[in-house]
Amino acid sequence: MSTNQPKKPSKSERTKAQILEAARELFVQHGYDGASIRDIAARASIDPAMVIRYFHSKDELFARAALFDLRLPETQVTDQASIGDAIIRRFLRIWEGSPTATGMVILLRSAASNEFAAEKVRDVFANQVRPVVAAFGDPADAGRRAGLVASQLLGLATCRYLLRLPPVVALSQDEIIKNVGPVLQRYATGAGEI
Amino acid sequence: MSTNQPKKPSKSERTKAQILEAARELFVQHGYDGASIRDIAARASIDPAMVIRYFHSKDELFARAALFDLRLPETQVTDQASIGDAIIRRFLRIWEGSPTATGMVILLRSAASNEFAAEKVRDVFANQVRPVVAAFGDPADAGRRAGLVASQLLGLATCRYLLRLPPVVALSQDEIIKNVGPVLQRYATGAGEI
DNA sequence: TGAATTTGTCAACAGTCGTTGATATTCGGA
DNA sequence: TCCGAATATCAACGACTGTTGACAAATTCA
Repeated sequence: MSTNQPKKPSKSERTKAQILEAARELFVQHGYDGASIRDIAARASIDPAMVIRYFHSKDELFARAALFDLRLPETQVTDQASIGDAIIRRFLRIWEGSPTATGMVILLRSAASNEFAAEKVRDVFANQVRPVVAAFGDPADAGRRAGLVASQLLGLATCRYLLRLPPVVALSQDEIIKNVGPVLQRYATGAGEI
Repeated sequence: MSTNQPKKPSKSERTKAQILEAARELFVQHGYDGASIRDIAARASIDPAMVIRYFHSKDELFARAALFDLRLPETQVTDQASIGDAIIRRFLRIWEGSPTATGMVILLRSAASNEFAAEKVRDVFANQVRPVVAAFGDPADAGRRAGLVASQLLGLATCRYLLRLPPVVALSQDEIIKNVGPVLQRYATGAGEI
C-alpha cells in the first residue's frame, strides 16, 4: 500500500535496477564491446540469463543504459555577450553532475567503435548544441559554428573523462569556464575571421 | 643484386606488407576490438595463421599498425605571434596527409576502449604538443596550456575523422586554420584570463 | 637433379560471446 | 495450507575469438 506505482509494486523491479546500474558502471569503464553480459551479471550478483530476461538483448540494455533526459530548456541565454559562458557552464553541470554524465560518457566511449552510439552522439550535438548556437548570429552559418563548438566540447570531454589526460583532469571547473568560455563565445557568435 | 636490403631481398616480405596494409585499413574503420585477425587475413587474401606467423600476436600487429614516425622538428616556430597558426597547420598536415594520419586515427579510435592505445595517445600529446607549447610563456604553466591545446586538437580530430560530424567534415582546411588557429594561439600563450 | 629452407594451408584447441530453453525456487493471494 | 505465478538457476547451443601445430607446396641453393 506504500507503493508509488499504481499497478506494479513489483518486488524485483529492484533486480532490473541493479542490472541497469551494473551495466552503466561497466559500460562507462570499458565501453560496449568491453563489457560482457556475463560481467554485468556478475557485478549485479545475478545470473546472465536474467539480464536477457529483463532487457531483451545487449543492444537494448545498452540503449537503456545510455538513455538520459538531458533537459534542454535550461540553457536560455538572454544576452549574446554571455552565450559562451552559458554553454560551458551547462556543459560542466551536465558532465560533472552524476546521472546524466554517465550516459554521456557511455555514449562517447562507445562511439568510436559502435555506430549506434556514434549516431546518438551526433544526434545530441545536432539537437542540443546547434539550436543554442543558432539563436545567435547568421542562421545560415549556424551549422559551422555549432560544429566548432562541438569540437571543443567533445575534445574537452574526451581528454577529461575518457583519456584522462592529467593536465586536463587537473583543471578546476572555474579554470575551464575562464579558459574555454571565451573560445565558445568566439565560435558561437562567429567572431574573428570567417 | 638490385636489392636494397643487404641480406634479405625476401620474396614475400610483400606478404607482410599486405597484411599490415589490410590491418591498418580495418583498424581505422573498426578499431582494435572490431577488427579480427580473420577479417584482416581475408582482406589480405591470406591464411589467418600467416598473420600470427609474421607478427606474433594481435597486440604486436596493432602496435606495428599504429606505429608512425611523426617527425617533430618540423614545427620550429620563430615568433610567438604565429604559434597558434603553426600548430594548426602542422596538425592538418599530419592528419590529412596519408601515412601518419592512419596511425593517428587507429590510435584515437581504439583509445576509448584500449588502454595501450590510450597511453599512446597521452604519450603523443605529452611529447609532441607540450614541448611546442612550453617554449612560449611561463614554463610552470605549460602543462595546463598544452592540455587546453590538446583538448581542442583532439576534439577536432574526433569530430572530423571519427564521428564524422557533418559540419566539421565540411570545413575546409583554410576555415579550420582561420577559426581554430587563434584559439590555439590563445591557449598556447596563456592569453586571456588565468 | 636432389636436399633444405622458406612459404603457405588446414584443422583444431580452448576460451568467450550473446542467447535460449528446461528446470528449480520463491512468493503472493485463496 | 496449497496453488499458480513470478523469479531465479543451470546447462547448453552455435558462433566467434586468438593462437597453435602438423602437414603440403613452393622456392632456393648445391
